[in-house]
Amino acid sequence: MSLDHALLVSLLEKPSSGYELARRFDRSIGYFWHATHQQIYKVLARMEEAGWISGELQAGEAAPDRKLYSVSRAGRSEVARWLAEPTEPEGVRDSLMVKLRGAAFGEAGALIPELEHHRALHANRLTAYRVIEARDFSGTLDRQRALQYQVLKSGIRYEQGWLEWCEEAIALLHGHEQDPPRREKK
Amino acid sequence: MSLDHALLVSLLEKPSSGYELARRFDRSIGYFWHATHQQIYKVLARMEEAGWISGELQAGEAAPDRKLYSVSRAGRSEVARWLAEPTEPEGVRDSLMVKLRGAAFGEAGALIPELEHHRALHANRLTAYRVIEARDFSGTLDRQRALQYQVLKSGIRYEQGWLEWCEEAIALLHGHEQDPPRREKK
DNA sequence: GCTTGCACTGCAACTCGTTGCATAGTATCT
DNA sequence: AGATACTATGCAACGAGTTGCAGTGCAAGC
Repeated sequence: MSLDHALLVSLLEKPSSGYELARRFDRSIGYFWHATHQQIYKVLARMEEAGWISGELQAGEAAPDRKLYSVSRAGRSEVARWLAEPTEPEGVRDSLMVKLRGAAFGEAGALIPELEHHRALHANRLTAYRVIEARDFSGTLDRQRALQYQVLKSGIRYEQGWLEWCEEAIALLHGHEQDPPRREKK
Repeated sequence: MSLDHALLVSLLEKPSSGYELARRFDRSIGYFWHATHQQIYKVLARMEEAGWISGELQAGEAAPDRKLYSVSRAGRSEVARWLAEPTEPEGVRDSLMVKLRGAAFGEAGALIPELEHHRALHANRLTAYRVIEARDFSGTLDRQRALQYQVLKSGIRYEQGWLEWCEEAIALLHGHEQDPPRREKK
């Protein structure tokens, strides 16, 4: 498991409260590792217990109290350990693909709106990434920025691939739209 | 959740035992929706309970007994229902990306073997897909085959993207190999 | 003064998924 | 005869992740 490590890296980049992390996981890091706030609070509590991070309570004047976490020495060495340890690629799980195979046994045309929805979402993400790219990663980059940019580039490639694939799939289904659904028995 | 539906679609394509499904999930469908055999047996039991599939025990002569499942009428309509229902894209979770961001706080060069490992894996997958493509999807395709091919194409695109990205990332890290790790304090 | 909304944290219950183990028969090699 | 490996199914325990709810406190609008 690795939400732990995603949070540690996030906290190395910037000490934060659970809430801040949760919002960061709706953008930025969250594009490559999503998590809900409940999950985040749970893992933060566990990591504080384990001594990887320490939380400092800050009484807010004009804002609610918040607990600012930062990575301890033990947490840093845990990150180093984890970096050195090999990881296998995550298994893919994509329900659209399953649906497309399932479409052979139903109304394939019914999937077109779904595909168009996905195309729109991926197009939006791609645009968002392009904006970030232009804003944060033009000109010369220091080491940290260069690495972050490389991560962003994988996102760009990914969304672009999806976009093209969606177009193809939509065209395919349009071609088959009039065909009767395949039936195996009566 | 959707292992249920992945199994239903798999069973529509071919009635099978749990064991067969488990092996199928190591190839084919499994490239787009992975699952272990325990998980599969559990879900099969639940779906039989729910009446979506029915299992017929087959006494093997030269082989162990097996339970052959096939999709019932109720299961078929569940698939149809699910196909019509919109699904959001799955959230990405990629530990390599997190590691790359984490590398800014450690020995970035240490990630090179890891990246090379991933590159090799993605290259293997790509080759495997190309073999399947040449073997099963050349010439004219019926509706079902065309849809399966479209699914395979997403896999090809995906692995190819990864491959290119890995090359880029390795080149980047080689460039930074001599740099000292970035430190925030002390 | 009351509602709505946002910043902020968390518990409880549940489902999903993984890991490890158990069992049992058949086939093959040595 | 014994070791190894494959087909085949499953339980039990645990950890990861989701969903729903609950609470505080501040600020803004009506």
